[in-house]
Amino acid sequence: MMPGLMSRRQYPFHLIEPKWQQHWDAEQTFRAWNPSDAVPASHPFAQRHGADAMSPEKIAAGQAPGKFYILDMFPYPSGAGLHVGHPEGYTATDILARYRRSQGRNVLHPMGWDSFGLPAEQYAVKTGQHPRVTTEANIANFTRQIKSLGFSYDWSREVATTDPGYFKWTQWIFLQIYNSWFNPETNKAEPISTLKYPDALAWPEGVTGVVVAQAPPPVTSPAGAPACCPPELEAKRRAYVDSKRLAFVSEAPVNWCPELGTVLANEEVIDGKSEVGGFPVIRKPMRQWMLRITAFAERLLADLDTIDWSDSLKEMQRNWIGRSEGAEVDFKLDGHAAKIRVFTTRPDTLFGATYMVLSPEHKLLAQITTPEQAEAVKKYQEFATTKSDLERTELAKEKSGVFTGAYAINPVNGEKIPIWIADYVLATYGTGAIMAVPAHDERDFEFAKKFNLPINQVVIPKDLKGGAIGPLEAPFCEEGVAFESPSHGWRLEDMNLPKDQQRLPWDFSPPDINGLPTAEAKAKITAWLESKGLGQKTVNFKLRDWLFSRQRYWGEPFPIIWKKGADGQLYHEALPESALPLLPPTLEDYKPTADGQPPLARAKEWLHLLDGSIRETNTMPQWAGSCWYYLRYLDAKNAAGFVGKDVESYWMGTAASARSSVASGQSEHSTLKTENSGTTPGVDLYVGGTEHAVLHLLYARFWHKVLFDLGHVSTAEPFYKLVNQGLILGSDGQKMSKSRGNVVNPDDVIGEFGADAFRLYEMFMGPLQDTKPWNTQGVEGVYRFLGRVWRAFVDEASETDYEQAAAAHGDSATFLGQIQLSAAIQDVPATPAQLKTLHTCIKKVTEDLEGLRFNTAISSMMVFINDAMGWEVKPASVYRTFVQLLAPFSPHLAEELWAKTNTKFGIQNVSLSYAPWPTFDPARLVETEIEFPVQVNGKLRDVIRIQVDASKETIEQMVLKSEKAQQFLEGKTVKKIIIVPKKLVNIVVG
RNA sequence: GCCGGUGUGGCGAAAUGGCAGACGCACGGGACUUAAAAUCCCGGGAGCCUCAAAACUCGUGUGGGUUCGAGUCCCACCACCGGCACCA
Repeated sequence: MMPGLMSRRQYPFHLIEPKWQQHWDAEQTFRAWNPSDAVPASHPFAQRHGADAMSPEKIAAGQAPGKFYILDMFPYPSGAGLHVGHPEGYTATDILARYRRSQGRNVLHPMGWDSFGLPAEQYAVKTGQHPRVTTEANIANFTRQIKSLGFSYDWSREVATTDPGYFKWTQWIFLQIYNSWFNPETNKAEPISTLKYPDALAWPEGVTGVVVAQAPPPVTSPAGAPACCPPELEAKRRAYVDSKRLAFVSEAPVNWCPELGTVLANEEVIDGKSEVGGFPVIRKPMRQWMLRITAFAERLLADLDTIDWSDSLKEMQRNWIGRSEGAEVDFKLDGHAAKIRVFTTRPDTLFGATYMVLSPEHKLLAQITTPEQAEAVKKYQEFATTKSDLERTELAKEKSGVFTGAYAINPVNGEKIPIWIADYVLATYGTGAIMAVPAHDERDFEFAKKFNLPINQVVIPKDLKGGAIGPLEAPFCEEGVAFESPSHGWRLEDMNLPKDQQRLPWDFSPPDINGLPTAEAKAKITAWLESKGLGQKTVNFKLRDWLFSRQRYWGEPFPIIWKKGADGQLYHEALPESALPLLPPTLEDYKPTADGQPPLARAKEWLHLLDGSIRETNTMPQWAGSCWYYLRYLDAKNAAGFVGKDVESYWMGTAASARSSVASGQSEHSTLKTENSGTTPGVDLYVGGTEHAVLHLLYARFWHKVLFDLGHVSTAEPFYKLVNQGLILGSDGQKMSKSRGNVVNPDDVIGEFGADAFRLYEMFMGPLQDTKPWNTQGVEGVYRFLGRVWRAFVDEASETDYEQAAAAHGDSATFLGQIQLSAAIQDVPATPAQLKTLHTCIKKVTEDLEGLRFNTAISSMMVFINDAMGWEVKPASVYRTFVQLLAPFSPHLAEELWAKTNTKFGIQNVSLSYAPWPTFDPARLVETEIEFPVQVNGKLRDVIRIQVDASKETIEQMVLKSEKAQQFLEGKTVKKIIIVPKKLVNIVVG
């Protein structure tokens, strides 16, 4: 920006903003206070609430200020610096934080850094510079930028996920998860010590073992297990425990991204490509750490009903969790003892199952495939498993598959149906096998058409009277009425076969579901299957366990070591808590090793422990640190625990908080707001982008539930209310990107218009949740508004003096004091009209803040100033109240004007940030006479002035006399007159 | 394909079922100024008719419906945005 072209400043924001930022820093204005904190008497919080406000007595008596926890999604400190999307959410939360503070709440509004991440590591691979150096430089830049916006963060609680003092506790929480199992009977996570061994793994009678002290101690083994012989049994017991842990090792096909050199969670793969960078992802079997999030699927789903999130976000999580109810059904095989179990959501269509499909990975394939088909099946399996997810998606247009040569018996009608394999059946969902009902399933229909398999219709639409059924053009997948169900293929000839050759017993009687609506048919056939021992009702989820390890350097190392058991097999063991934090080793080279090991494997000394055990070389994914950072803010410096108990229960807990699907057994459609305190359990408001819908927000809820079950936190859910800010697009309506050249740098905007204008513009653009394009001229608009506010307050002549001084001696904050308040601002009573203008504004701003409607709050302040700037005499009380309304939005300017009025009128130095929020007085809005629209048949014809309290009769008379209305009444009869008090009147004529 | 959301001036938008377009941008006109910038004031939905104004007609994606009255509620459809996508 060339200075010569820069227009004159609307007001000296370049001096005002740093001045107040320094003041807030020095005063620690925005410190949030924990229980038992002694508040310094000089602090404005103490001046408002008393120095003993947070004493245990006051908290116990419910006399401490209510908490308000308002949280931003902490940023990854990238090298590119802040973009305009960050301050959108941050400004919204800051406005609300300042508003609640002025309402008397103890506001917790923290900021920190999600600082583990790939870019710093990639830079390290290229340059050899330690990621910590890059990360710290980026954090410093982000801090500078964020501070320049004047947010009311409590910086004393700043956290960075890369700090050893932080990730010590990330590792500690991992160990809590590792040392837990999910008890299906209580539907809760429990310490692994409560796990009971099956009888087969019980210690033989009389065996007593000496517990051998090990380094590290066996924190993981269930109580009572002697740590000695017999070794085979010990290994089996260990394997059993390890198979139940919430953190477990699994060897399975995973998402491998060669470009990134790491595996990825399902949530991080989009359309077969990595969410970061968009690189291809392939399936590859690998040994990886998993977290058993699937055990919590039901609760993660049900508890969505207890929190205040947007419908679309809840729906995204619901879809991702993907609950579906159905039945598992066993099919006998023709000529084999084995059975194949399938999962179906439509057991009512069992009569229409004309073939079966197994996933190419199905375990029984080797056993059942006939010799003639073996070659083809093998080829198909190879074809299917080597395809990447991306190729799979692309090939999805055309169905493919191979016949195994084997047959299954349909349990309801004895029909022999062919068994195929096809990649449209997934190994990882349900049982990895389906019964195909081509008449009533899109995919089965397509497959049947392609391979010429029979299609039997067994459901008809409700409104269709039976009979008129021809060959199906398309599958009928909706609910309907069961039809001709028992008749298809019912093999009467079976009754004539010798008993051992019968596919079904001769007295076998399938249920008659004909004519039943789908729901009833499902229930009846499922009950029948259960009674015959052929199947049962089942619930399936799409959610998969969380793949938790990454082949990276710049992440939390696992506090896990590997040892060799007596049987020669490796097994894992947790490090003791005293070994935390486990730091990553120092490396020269951050690349993976030549043989494909993670970079940590390069550090030979770090890797091998003295006792011969080896460290885990994988690291945790970036999501680990963000799973609990909102808890660390509560007690950021606590060295003895991840968070103090009292502190946690003050900020997160309330009486209503323990409610969850576990306690109640079912979801509750209730807002959790507690009656007396007005506070909510968990984080009161969480604002961030929608990109974390099924990543961070799902993972954090999962960890929180584990911590809740183990008694470490007081609420079942971490985030009570969540709002997604909308995307800010470039001025061309496209997403901002370097390649488009439409990126707006916040530093430039602040330099030209100031932080207050920047904040105000981001809020004025439109509703917080909406996507909206950036418009620089729009910034100028709100900047002009702030200029008008300034000029409404200050004396023009003194400002000219200031400018001359600044021009002569250089710009300096010391000259700011030369600017005087306008002489029009006087300590006089306000007129009713002025009070009406003010209270209209108070009402609107207050209501809009409650509803997070910042754009309309701002427009009401514009309306106020457009009126108030023209007043010849400006009552100081009215002007000061307006400053309070403006303060949450544009705090620097508000502080400056507040201070100037303090000085002029000798008002004791009341901190603006803690001054009580203005109350709206309805009496100030009462009018005696109002404009009253007159409609004829719903069309506006006239506006008359009437007394507010005019009777209906008076109004009727006045309205009928209205000249303009008269024209439309001529020659017609008035049928009725509808009078809506204080709104309008409508004359209905015929 | 499925799920969710959104459709209002040239643009961002506003309207508990009650005067559509508040507020802002852009644009046009005026005041101030030697001039410009800045500032202040005024005007802008479309059509029709006018020298001009008044008046009138139409108007919130499309088509129906409910209502004295619909941007708002109901039904059907269209378009766009976001998410999921062979999950049986």
